[in-house]
Amino acid sequence: MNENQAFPWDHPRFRSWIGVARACQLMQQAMTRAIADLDIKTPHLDILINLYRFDGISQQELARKLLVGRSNMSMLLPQLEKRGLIERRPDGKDKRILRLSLTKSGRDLTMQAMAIQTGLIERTLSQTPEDRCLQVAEAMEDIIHILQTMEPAEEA
Amino acid sequence: MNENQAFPWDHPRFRSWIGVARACQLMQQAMTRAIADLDIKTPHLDILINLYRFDGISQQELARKLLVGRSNMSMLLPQLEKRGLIERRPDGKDKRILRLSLTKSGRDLTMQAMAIQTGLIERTLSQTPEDRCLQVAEAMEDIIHILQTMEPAEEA
DNA sequence: ACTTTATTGTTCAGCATTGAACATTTTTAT
DNA sequence: ATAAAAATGTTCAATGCTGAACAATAAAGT
Repeated sequence: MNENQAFPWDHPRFRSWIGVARACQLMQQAMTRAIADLDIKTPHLDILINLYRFDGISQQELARKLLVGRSNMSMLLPQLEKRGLIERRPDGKDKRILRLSLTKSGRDLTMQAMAIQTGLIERTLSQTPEDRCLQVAEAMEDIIHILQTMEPAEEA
Repeated sequence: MNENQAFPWDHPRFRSWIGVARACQLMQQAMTRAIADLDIKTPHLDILINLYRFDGISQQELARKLLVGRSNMSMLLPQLEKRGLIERRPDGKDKRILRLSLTKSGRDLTMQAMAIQTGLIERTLSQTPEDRCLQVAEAMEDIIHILQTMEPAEEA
């Protein structure tokens, strides 16, 4: 509190980050509504898109990409499997690993969902010129890098 | 899919937004670890900060600021009240409303938490120059505005 | 005045997420 | 070869968040 700013919200970086967090929260809520017709929520969408992109990925790798715990995948994937959207097949060499892939209907659903998702992002960022988007992306890259390297130790 | 890009992840705005979402997720996790010593989590922190800033706010107003449902506040606030961090007093004129305020120990805890939070944000955004932060903030303002005006109707 | 509508907060069932403990299998150390 | 350590997926209790239904109060319409 003996910083150059009296309160956090007077701090420029703090204010910037609050904006990022709010935008994320609102986007997530809008996305949830946008894909509700397909009877999936954003966690499922994230899974489906990553399976679309990385066919044969393991649950562990998927969890890492999504920045969630393994147990989360153990809860969600069986649901998608029961709905016939994905398949889980044991790896040939390593008997611990389950390899994931989309079924035909899973791929179909994923493409519909991606179209909706892309459309929403497109509409939402339409006011933001492409070079500004690129600047934002660069800033986020830096932030992501710092956060990932500081993960285990949180204090100086 | 008959857009200019074949896949969403080849789309510049899409990629930008993925970066924003990842950064947010990582920041939230880092923040959760950073304030774990104070025995609160990010939802509590958000509440405390808003009570610090807007003393006497109602539960409804608080929920609106945090972009969450009223029921969420009805679950979390009694916890903080039991811990002696906040007080809920009925409004004098409108008997429906509960007005919220921090107790002394609530204010103390909030100041500690804010110091940690500001420090983490400071460290994380240290690589990002202030003018770049400002550009990000502007972009987020636009995005927030669009998302808030599109809230009720999600389709064209 | 009286009825209808809206607002505020609560409760509840449902689901996502986590972290810890566990079993199985693989890898590494000795 | 054998033991120790690590990796993968599962289960479970705890918690956050939501939306719907509800009670109490206030505001608006008649």
